[in-house]
Amino acid sequence: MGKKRIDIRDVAALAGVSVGSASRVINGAVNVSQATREKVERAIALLGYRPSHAAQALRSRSTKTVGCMISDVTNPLYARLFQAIEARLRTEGYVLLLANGLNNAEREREIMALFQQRRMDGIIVTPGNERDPGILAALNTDMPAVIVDRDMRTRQDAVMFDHVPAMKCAVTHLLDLGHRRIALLVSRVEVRPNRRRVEGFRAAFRAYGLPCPEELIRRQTTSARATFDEVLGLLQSPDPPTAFIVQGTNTLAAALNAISAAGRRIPDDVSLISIGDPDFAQTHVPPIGALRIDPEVVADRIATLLLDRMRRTFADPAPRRSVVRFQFEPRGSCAPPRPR
Amino acid sequence: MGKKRIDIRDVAALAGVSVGSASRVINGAVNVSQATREKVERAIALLGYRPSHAAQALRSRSTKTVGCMISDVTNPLYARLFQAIEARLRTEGYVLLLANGLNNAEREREIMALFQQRRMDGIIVTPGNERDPGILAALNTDMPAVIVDRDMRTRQDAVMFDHVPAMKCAVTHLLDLGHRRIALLVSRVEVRPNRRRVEGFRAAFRAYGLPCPEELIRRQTTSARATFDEVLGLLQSPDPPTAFIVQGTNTLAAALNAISAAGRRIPDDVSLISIGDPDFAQTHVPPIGALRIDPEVVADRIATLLLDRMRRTFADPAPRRSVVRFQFEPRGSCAPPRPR
DNA sequence: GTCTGCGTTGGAAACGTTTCCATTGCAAGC
DNA sequence: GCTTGCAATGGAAACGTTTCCAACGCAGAC
Repeated sequence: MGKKRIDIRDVAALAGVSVGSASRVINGAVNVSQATREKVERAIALLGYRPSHAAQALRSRSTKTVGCMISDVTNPLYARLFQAIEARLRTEGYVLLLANGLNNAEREREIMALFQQRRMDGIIVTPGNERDPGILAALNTDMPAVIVDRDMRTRQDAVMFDHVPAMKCAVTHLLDLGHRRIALLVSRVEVRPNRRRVEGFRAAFRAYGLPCPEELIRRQTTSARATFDEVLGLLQSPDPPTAFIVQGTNTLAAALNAISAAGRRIPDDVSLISIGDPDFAQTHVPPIGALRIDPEVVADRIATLLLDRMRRTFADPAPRRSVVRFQFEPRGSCAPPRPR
Repeated sequence: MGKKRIDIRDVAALAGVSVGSASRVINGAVNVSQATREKVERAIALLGYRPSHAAQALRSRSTKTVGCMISDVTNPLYARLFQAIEARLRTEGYVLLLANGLNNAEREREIMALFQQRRMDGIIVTPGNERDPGILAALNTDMPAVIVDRDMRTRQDAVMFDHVPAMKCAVTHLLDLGHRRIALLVSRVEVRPNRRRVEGFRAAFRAYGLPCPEELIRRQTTSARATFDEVLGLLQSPDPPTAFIVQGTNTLAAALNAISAAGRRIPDDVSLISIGDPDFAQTHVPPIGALRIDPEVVADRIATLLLDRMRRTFADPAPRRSVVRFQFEPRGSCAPPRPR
């Protein structure tokens, strides 16, 4: 069994240099002569040598790995975000470890412990609970980190979405058209995006000098079934909403199903705005108005903040905050309400 | 700066035992007395000690990490599959490294190299190109691996989906109802699932003694826009299909949009079957018939095969093959074609 | 010709574990 | 009372790198 792993000593021996020099070539250090560099590179190619990541990580105290804790990759927004972050950090030599927190505090604590044990160079986190003591304790580290769209008074940098003005804009658009009974469907989870959306919703009514229809703010699960039932129920109620604002891909599809099942048409009978902009929103007839946010932009902000910290490029320890804007595209799914 | 990392020596010292004994406790070895175990555990808790993963991996030659290369997490099927695999392997102490191959051969080769350099304990791969020499070469390793739904004559275990009988079943259902002009929309990528679906489609016609309408087998991109245009175009053609079989979440939503834009109704004017079963398919009125496959089951098969190999539980080096069945749920989206 | 300084190199320590091997203590067998 | 065997333990080597430090060679200055 000559099946010995090839290590840096083999490379150094074949190249006729010391192990130290071989290492310097591998890491692109400056103080190395052209001749040595070439000899080592030739040896590496010849042997098909690949450095052991574990040994590198152990010695250099850098894993070149970033932990990413989101609630659920099954959520298309997160999936796209993850993909964009992965692409961006890969070009910088980092690899992503993805973990689904599933809005389960215990699980999230486990994940944080895992990230610490594996000595991630940095982490990107979106906890499902902003006050869980375990999570807060775990964040009390000097590990570079970026928090995504959560209100937590911790020392980490954060990237936030500007839900309030975005929502205000969408609601105002509907108010301008004459809608008064506007329903808002948000997820039940008590986290920043939901809070802020509701806040923006109310703010729009307030700015208009109108009372906010609190009973039309519906917090429910994001399952297709729950959404379908909710929308259908509202439409069949005595004083139905004339417009809906719904959140998310699955939710949007289910809302469309419910509206059509109730025999209503968009935009004549019901106006509709989506938070998030899945592809099929644009092919719908009429195209569904949406609050969209570009995952590439978000990924870029996250990566920039994190890279600064990981490379110690940015010395100021004060937490930074980067806000990404939603864009409102009205499209054809909104029209004045039908006179009763 | 007393900010020294806590290591196993600190634990051993505090517990009053040797480093070796501390290690044995940590790894749950058998030959360790109850007294020692307790002392060490107390010390660990007191110090908040967490073993260095890098050192463990270096010494024990096991990273407890599984690489997972899929084409694209943005695809809901893969997202759900990943999530299920992650949950399953986590209970066994493994962590998943997710990488998007994006059907890009060069990128996939990079990912394979990464997996090798980082010494994954095992890998799960779904290459976008089944014949790329780089990928094939990278798979010529003794690293435990599972290939998911790809036809590759390599030495790895594989989990396959039974597209042919599933598709045959769906098409036969339509043929039984009297449909003859059935359109099949599949992705353009040349990989097993697409090949097999087409195969099953043709087989169903053949078994029926009918010629297969080759011109209705449409290979296109899975973008919502392309699908919408394709379906609308077909519906407005002189001899339009009376039934559609479409693949995937986005595609299904776009097809629904196109059918409705063309002023047709399901199932009276057009019958529709979905490959894959997104939540909103069930809330649609009528509910959309679907070929469904349970991600949990697939994840379980993959995990079982892989764990066998990683633990060397299963000695036979011959590649194993596990086939997962689709289930056809006709639901209400299919009806006899309207007489012309 | 000697000295200084710089760029390059070799050698060895260190990173934090696991695992092997030898040793110890103790009970059982004779 | 002496040997044998086994469970538990301590100590040290090993895993494969990076990085520190000392040494070296050589060019230029004096």
